[in-house]
Amino acid sequence: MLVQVALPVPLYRVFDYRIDAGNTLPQIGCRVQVPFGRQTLIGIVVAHVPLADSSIPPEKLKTIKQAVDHDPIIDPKLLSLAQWLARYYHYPLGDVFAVMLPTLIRQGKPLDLLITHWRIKPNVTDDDFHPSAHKQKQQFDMLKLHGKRGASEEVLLMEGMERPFLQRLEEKGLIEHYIEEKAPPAQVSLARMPLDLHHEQQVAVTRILKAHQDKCYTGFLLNGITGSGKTEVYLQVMQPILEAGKQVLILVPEIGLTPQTRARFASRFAGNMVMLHSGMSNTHRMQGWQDCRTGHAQIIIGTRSSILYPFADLGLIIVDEAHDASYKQQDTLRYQAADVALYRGVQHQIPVILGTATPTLEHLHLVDEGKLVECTLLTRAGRAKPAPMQLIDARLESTHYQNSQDGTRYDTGLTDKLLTAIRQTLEAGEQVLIFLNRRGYAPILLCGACGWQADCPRCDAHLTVHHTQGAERSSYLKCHHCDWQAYIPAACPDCGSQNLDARGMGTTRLSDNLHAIFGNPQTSKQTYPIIQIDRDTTRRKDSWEKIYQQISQGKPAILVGTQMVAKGHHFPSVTLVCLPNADRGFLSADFRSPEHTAQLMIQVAGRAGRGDKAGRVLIQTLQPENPLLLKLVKDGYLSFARQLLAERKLMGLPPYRHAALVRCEGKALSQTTQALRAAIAILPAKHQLAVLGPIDAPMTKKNSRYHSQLLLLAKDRAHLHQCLSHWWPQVLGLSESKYLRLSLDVDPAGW
DNA sequence: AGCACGCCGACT
DNA sequence: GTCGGCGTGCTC
Repeated sequence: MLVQVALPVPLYRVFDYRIDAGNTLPQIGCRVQVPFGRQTLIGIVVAHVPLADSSIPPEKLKTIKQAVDHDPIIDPKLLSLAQWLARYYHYPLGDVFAVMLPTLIRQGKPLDLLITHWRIKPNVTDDDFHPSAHKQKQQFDMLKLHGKRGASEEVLLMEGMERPFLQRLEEKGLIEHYIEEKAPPAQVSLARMPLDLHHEQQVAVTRILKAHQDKCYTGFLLNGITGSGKTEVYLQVMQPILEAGKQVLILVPEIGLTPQTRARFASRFAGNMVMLHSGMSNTHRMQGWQDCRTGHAQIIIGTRSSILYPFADLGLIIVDEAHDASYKQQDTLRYQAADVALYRGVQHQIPVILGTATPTLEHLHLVDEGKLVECTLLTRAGRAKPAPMQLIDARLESTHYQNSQDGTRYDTGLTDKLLTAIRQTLEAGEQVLIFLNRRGYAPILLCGACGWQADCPRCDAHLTVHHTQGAERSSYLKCHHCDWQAYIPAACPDCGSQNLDARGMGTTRLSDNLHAIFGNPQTSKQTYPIIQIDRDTTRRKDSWEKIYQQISQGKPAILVGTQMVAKGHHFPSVTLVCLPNADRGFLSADFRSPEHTAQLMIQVAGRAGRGDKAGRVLIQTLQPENPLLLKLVKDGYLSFARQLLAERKLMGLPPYRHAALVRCEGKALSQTTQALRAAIAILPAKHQLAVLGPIDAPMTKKNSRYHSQLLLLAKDRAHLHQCLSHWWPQVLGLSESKYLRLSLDVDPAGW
């Protein structure tokens, strides 16, 4: 028998190895250390093959160096998940494992590293050392710091202890190791009584639990407006599943909201909860991975990559905010975590809940096809009603001008109508949220004399005007797509004019303007804090915590935020939400832009009013007759989305066609385009695909690299995959591909 | 990807 | 005469 091994190399095949006579055959799912060319790699055994069936001539076969695991670390379901990912996203199997597994597992660290503990033997003292044994004594002292119970080997190695010394000290009878088995987890119990459900919630819970009781897969689209109590549905579905001893996985969009999410689940259930996110150390990640695999973790809250973890006994997957773009991985193995969740649901025969107030068109289409069951929550919990949306025509309403200190007048970008509403809300003791999806001071620096604009030398993008934080308000220019920064020139580099003008509105500028109006004791009887919420003000550790605490006090204030404010945070004192120009997105070229803009607008609007307080939403626009905008405001998101779906069908776009996007990155546009032409040339004769391109990618030049792309659209998914599986490895092998970076994105998020 | 082999220019 | 540039080819 030979073993077939998946290795972390970008090659679309697995490798056969012999086993030394006398050694047992490593089981499927075990890690093995193998010679590969001149290097030694760690791979995963994915199959056993009789020597006679191997396609490799026997003299080329090498022998495994050693088996890393006695028992498989990849169970059959996880293996078939990896194989499915490799096929579906056309990614080498070994590289799939490289994405799936924590670094320490990939490096071949033994699994018992975490549970092997070392401690000092009783009655051993400092006197047991020879004065000359400095190093041994030093290592001994490090262990002594951990007291009687000692510490895990992993922790000790991280602290700088060395394994040979541990072993030597053990041989001398000074220290000993022991295995600390984790106690099997107790059954999860309720820490607090469930809330009463309204009718729609009750229907959803009953339907989802039916799938659990029938032990079968069903995908649910839990389509619930903000404040309709989706979380309570999650909690009440989870309860019997957890009580049955099963694990529940909750996917959340981003790290920012995990502490809040954790608090909500922890206050309901007493059980082992594990958080999985990118900010974790390698050791913690491996610990979490193990806890999921052994079943020690009962409630798992994690970001995208958690969907690739092993689970001992999974009973339910919840994808919260299922529309969120962060579920799509963008750099390597471009998987969509919500799609993978559905696949795993089928694998484990368990229910999967996709929860959102703004379902993607893909998910609505799956409902139409009968592949997802829709549960709708249209009533808000408590007494609150959905906040009405109202348009303000910024062409009719002159925007408010403000006199600055030097006497010049400037445009605040806000209509008097909007300002009046803001003032009323503040005076009523409530908070205002203004959504502006542009950080920095201004998106453009323009020469008033000749029209020159400050552009990034490395990207096809304008530089954004920024102010440094703090008292010294010096300005500088910054590219939001690479890390380019520059000083603001004293004069226009083209014509020498000193009439350089910051154009457009960013969150810093809007905050400044609002501060002049509402935060200045000379212009306002009462002043209010202006709180800016974006990546720039929340970057530093704890800064978001501080900001959030200030907001939570509930005192009247104006919050100015980018799309950060759309993601799951609750601002219970906000009753007015303003979108001074959120509708710009309806003009963009990307065919998905209207969908995303609408999702963002609805998500932000959902921050208005909670509990007893009514909310309202004001949308200031320069295009009040825009049919998409009107549709959204008048008929709501679902009706809007249905209309977009109809348009997609007419135009033959996803989800009615299946898309794959080839991206090519290189030093020159001529090369990237040429490589894609060569790729088209080797498409199979009867490919039956719509081939669009090669075209220059949006933002062709980024970070001094050029991007072209090629779009393939297919009516039939199986056909697309069959075509890609032959063609794509060949494309990578083309001589044109040598100096370029090519990537394939199945189900791309946009193009 | 990594790693080595391989054949052409500037150095002790 | 050698060190080293990265082009080419292979990995069970």
